Amino acid sequence: MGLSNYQKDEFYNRVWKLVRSVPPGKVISYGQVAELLEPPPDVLQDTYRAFAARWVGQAMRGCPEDVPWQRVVNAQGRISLPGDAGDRQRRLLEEEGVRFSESGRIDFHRFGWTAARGGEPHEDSQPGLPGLA
DNA sequence: CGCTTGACCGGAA
DNA sequence: ATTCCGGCCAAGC
Repeated sequence: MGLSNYQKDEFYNRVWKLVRSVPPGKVISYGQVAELLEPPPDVLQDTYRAFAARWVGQAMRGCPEDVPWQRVVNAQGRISLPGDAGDRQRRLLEEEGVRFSESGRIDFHRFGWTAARGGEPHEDSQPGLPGLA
């Protein structure tokens, strides 16, 4: 079996909560979000490893207004959202100071968000927002 | 119900 | 570098 409806809602809520913690000018990948979350009970490790990133994508598809959805990109630093929506995502990120390479990729070393592990944000010495403030 | 598609990812051609 | 595939999920039709 997959996720019960309850577990699915719970998982989506946690995804949104985590994405809300990503500051402007930073990005995180679907897979990173999945790694930072605890696998729901009743989900096999293998299943989680194989599909959790996709579940994050599902969650983002229907996320509430206050979730900065544009800050979630794929593991290659590219925008996954197709078409006009993808163009919009890139524009929003550029407005936040995120830069794209000539081939349309984001450098995680510069713009990747290293989020909280185990509960609380331990933002070591996060180098602020390069292009802003 | 069954079938198709997908805001994923890592590994294999 | 690029395309293809398995994973056996979730949502939409």
